[in-house]
Amino acid sequence: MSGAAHLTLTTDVVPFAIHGERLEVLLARQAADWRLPGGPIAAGEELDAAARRYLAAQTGLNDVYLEQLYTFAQPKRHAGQRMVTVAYFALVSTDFPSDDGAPADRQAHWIAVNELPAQAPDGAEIVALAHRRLASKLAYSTIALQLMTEHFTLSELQAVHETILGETLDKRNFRKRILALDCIEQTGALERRRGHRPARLFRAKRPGQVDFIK
Amino acid sequence: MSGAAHLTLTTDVVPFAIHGERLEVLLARQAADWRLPGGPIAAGEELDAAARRYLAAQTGLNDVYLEQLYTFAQPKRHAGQRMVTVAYFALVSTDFPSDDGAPADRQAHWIAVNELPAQAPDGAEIVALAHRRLASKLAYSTIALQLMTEHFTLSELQAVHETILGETLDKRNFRKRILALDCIEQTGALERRRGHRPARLFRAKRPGQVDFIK
DNA sequence: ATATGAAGGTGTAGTTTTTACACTATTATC
DNA sequence: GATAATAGTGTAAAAACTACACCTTCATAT
Repeated sequence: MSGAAHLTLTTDVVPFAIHGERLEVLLARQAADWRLPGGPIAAGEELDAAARRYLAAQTGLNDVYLEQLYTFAQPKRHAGQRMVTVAYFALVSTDFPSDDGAPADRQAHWIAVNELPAQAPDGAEIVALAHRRLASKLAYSTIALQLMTEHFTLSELQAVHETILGETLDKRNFRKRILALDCIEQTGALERRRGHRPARLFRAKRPGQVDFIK
Repeated sequence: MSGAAHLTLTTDVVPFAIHGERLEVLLARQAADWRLPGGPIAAGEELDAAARRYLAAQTGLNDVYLEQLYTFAQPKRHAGQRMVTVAYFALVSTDFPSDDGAPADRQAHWIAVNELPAQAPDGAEIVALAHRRLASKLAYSTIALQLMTEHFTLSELQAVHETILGETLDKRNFRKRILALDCIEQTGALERRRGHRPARLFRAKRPGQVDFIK
């Protein structure tokens, strides 16, 4: 029974977003360096409530998709100071402000998953596990929609899949597969960008809900 | 930071085995009632080490397959007494002694998942989640082999799948699928039971290892 | 006005995977 | 030697997946 007194239970969140063909993680400034958002869980606080609280406080993110990932006992840093962290990942839609042209003094910034700084205990391991989990969930759930803006084109959705998986997909097969899931619908509107045919816009049929498929 | 002092981090383990076409969970006696094996995690102890320790101490089980399931913040029971439990599930081979004809004073006993007693906080929820996780893993891993004895017949393996899934499977299709995975091999021996043709015995090619398939 | 560049959008044939389905083989017992 | 019980096996139809190429629509430049 005696272990409890020396123990700090914390949460760490891996906030993912896709920015320009890159899978990025939002890190928060803590003292001198950049770390995953998170911190100690308060007495009586729900675990996911703590994760949301730190995400909001340290990065300004609200109303994101959040999913528990794994719980890690971190190696002791100081004698008798035991840290256990309940890791989560969050999916942030692409239109949450990215870093392009941001002032240097901001408290949070996006960084590509393959360019993470040497980091806090378990940081890289947590991100890697979250990335794997996300990639495998693409195959059997509609989780990718949580990374999209309210309206999006099929090409954008395909790019999100490709970025997470790290491989290119066939356009026709991808569309067939996604449309067969009956998880998105046309808005009727078109997205017009310069220099080519406008793309049809889609939206999630059940936004905020992740369905399992197969 | 103040939450830590009131917090007890515990582990709970859902030990599964199949006994005679039933999926059963091994409960440990604690005071007056039967609960999932588990208890507080000691300072400096690895999480899965704690799970193994309680499993061994409270039920006598050793060397089982163990996998982290989910972490739950339990509702407070007394003011200021916060419990957080890291839940695991364990897979126990069918030949670990079942309860048939056991003395009434034993410290652990198997009970079918659908006959669990009204239980400790989260007990039923943890078992239900573990069952769902196990069932879904049958589809994309060789995890079912962890429930088998060293040698087993294909019919036994099929019965294990059927029990976990709660549905019957086609014998020919099941065998084709399992053999295509290249995860088991014939021992050459036969299991002879009374009154019918003897069955070929198989063993896992990589015992103790769970492979992902597809 | 017309040509060009850039992404959007579409169908089909071949292959592989999955499903449904029924009978013979081998043993112990009566 | 008949019976009861489980072991063991193949094939055809359906469904899912894969590979693959061309026309459309817009903006821009000439």
